Amino acid sequence: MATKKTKTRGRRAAREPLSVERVVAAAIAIADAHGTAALTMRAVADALGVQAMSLYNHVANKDALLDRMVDAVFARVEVPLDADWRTAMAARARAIHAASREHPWAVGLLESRRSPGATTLMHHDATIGVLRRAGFSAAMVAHALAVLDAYVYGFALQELSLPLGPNEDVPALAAEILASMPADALPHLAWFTAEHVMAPGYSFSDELEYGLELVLDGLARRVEGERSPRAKGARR
Amino acid sequence: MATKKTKTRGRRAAREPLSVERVVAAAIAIADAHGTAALTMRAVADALGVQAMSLYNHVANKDALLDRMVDAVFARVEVPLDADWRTAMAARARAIHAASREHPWAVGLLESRRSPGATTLMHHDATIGVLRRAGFSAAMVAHALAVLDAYVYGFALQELSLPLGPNEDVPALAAEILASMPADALPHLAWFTAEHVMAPGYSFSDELEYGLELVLDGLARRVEGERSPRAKGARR
DNA sequence: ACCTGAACACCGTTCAAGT
DNA sequence: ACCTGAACACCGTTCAAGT
Repeated sequence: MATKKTKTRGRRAAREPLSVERVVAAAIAIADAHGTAALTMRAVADALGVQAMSLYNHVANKDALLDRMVDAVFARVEVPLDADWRTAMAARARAIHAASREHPWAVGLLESRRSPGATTLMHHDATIGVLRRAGFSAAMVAHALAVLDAYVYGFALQELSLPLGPNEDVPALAAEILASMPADALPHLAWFTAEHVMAPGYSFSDELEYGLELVLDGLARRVEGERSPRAKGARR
Repeated sequence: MATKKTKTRGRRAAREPLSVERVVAAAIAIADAHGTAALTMRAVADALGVQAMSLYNHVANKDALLDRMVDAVFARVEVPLDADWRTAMAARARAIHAASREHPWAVGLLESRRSPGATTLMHHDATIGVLRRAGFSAAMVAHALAVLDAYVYGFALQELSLPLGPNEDVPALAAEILASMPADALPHLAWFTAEHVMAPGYSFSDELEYGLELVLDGLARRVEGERSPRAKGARR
């Protein structure tokens, strides 16, 4: 298989001067459209109508560019400041989920990014603020953030590794996989696929809400327990 | 900075013939020791005392090699078959967590792997079997797997993006970050860092158990609810 | 059947040179 | 101050040739 690529110079908007923002935006657009494998410095430069080396006047290197891309995506995740903690955390989780669907490469990139940007820090500050104002102790904030973020990022990660795009024909695909499976070697998987995955209306994304409510319920229960330590019906 | 690399030929065990297993094992060893960035076909070949092109007699390409590496790691995650569902799922979660600490690259790789290997399928079959025997409906199995796996993989992902290795001096690092932060711009983050992260005995990994119990509690509650749908004290 | 040398079409990045 | 041509040291992979 030849990997021939027609070199159509992007050359869109060769007028306005380069800037970090323009470089990051172009990189995000490429990653969204063609995946991280297609995200090369040369491709980004091409989209900006410029030579690859020009990018180095605005970002230190490709790694720094990846950092900024992740930061830019999660900067758009807002935390409602006027709602109770549970509503705010649910909205935040849904926003992170939505961002990950829009920019599927972002979650995978999280693994290697170790230096959070300024906007990411501000986001965390706001999140902690919501919980703190709701009376969470520092330890409880740690619990809540860990379990909520683990859940939401993990959910996004699972979604990515599903062998299908956003709206493909799941039942058909499942049937195909099922047929290729030695049914007696994997009886439970066969049962689950037939019973659940192939059932009408199945959508993995719908699972987000179930787990989100489960996690928020658990946290609410524990915050309450922390407030009234011997809550054996002893209200106040 | 020159990126000079002394070409010390690995040449360990140039005797026994190549095989998929040996190629995969060598690749895992390299990824464990030096990260995925260092995982090149040439490096794998070198470690096996062979030319890069020889690898293609045993794996289709690098992508197939990555698939097999992930499969090999998660093949070692065992599911206890003789325990109750809650004990089994807790053990499984801890085993996945341990595997991800041993092979930090594996979780990040999950994102791009869309074709589960045979051992991965068998693992899922066993897991579903445990829940099914415990009386879980197919829908409840879907809920349980989604929330448990999301939590555990997400937790591993968060651990990876922490700016530190397994056992570094967290308080010192936190103090440094805190000092570099404009404290009045990020008041809640500063509070949280001082109050919790810098507290003696802090370890993010310890959080795994807290969230795991929270999730398992929530599942247990919901399984019970499913069994006795109108459980307003009306026990059977 | 398995291994290899040479080559191809790419990468990220540096450097000296242009304006 | 910003952009570029040419070059360097890499990549994954193909192919024809060796044994």
